[in-house]
Amino acid sequence: MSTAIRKKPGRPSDQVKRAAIVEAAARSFFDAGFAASSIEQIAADAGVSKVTVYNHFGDKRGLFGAAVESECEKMRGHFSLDEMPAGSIRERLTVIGEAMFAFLSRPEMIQFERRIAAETEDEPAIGQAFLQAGPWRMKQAFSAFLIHAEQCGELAIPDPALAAEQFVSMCKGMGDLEQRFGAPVSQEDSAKRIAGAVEVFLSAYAKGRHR
Amino acid sequence: MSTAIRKKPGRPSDQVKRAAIVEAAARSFFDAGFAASSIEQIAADAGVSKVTVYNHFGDKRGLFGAAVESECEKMRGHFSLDEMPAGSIRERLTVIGEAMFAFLSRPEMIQFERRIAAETEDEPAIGQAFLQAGPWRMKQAFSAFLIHAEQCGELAIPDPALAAEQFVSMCKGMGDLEQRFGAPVSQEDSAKRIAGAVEVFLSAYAKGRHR
DNA sequence: TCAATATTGAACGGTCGCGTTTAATTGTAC
DNA sequence: GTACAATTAAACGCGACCGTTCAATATTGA
Repeated sequence: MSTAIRKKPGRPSDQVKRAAIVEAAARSFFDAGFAASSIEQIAADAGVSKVTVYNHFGDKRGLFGAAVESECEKMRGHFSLDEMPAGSIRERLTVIGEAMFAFLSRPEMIQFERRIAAETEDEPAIGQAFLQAGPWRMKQAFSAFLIHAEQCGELAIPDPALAAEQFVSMCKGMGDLEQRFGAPVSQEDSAKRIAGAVEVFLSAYAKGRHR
Repeated sequence: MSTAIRKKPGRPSDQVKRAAIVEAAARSFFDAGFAASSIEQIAADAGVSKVTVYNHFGDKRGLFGAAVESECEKMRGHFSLDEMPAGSIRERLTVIGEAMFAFLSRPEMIQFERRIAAETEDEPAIGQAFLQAGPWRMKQAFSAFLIHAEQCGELAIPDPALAAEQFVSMCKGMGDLEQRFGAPVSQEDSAKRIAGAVEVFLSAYAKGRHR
């Protein structure tokens, strides 16, 4: 195959325009929904002809898929638990809980989840892609943190994956649900949930002196 | 006002047909989504003329609202923690956790939640109605159970509302999320989550001998 | 029987938006 | 310059479907 280096003749497709289309599509799809978005409006927002959109993505669903893929790609950058804060295990858990909650309760994230969930019935692959790019990746990273803490003798955790789920779930509590259904969630409630999650988690998993 | 008993003259509206319309609408809306549902199809499914639909509900959104209302009404019947199972507090929590999880993870419920969440942006009142009919009602009932258990000396719970959220959240874990995004959830995982939730909950809140 | 309302079937106007076609233009490689 | 492909603007066919109107029929209370 000599096609690897060989360039195609003729005018190359404009990747800048392509990116602009994807971005405009993501905004429209995740703000207004799939059915309520029109390709013509997306093309206009991207400063591009409608035909160009069809040349690049072929279809409305194809464009939607590209927008989801792009958004998932952005998400993957946000799970670097590299800068581990120092401090007691209680303090570290609190910081992590706050960071996760802040990340997950951004309005854009709420809307994005709503849309992905709604479209998952028609296209199960979309839901899978989201789970892998977001929640499952997050769970794995946090599980690794817990295992490390256990090796340091701070925690005693029989099932780190389960414990990770428990902590994250408690931090979210019903705040997650309430936001998804449009109810306001106060800062106090969120703080209380995170503090409560840390307490319960430690009373179940902390080793001796760290309790 | 003498209008209370006074019947309107002329042919009365057919409440049987009205119910049939609402049921057909609910099926279509929660299966296919709001935008993808057509009033003509709903009318045909209900064995009714399109004009009748407009006479009863005026609008497509009006019909959607009626369908949501009806579905919420059905939901309210499902929260009777009356038949409290006997047994240790550990056994009772397990039974409750299993019942809640079974109720919440029914495919119809998953789809219903997806649709309501998607339509909540346009009509926040819809999300509020759902929260009040479902999650908040459930939380209140379970909080009452916890308070009762505390009065019986089985638990020591400083904040019953928070504890209720924590238990339910742990039972759901990520299974909730995974189902919403189309991933299969095994029976083993669910059982493990519930058992784990009971253990963690009791290690945090159980009094002396019940631990 | 009469008056008032509900229901039906059909048809219509209008809007919206997808996906396609065409002809002309612009950009890149050779 | 020439060949080739991407981009554009405009227009079109087409289907779906909302909401309305109208005439005819059915059902109730007085």
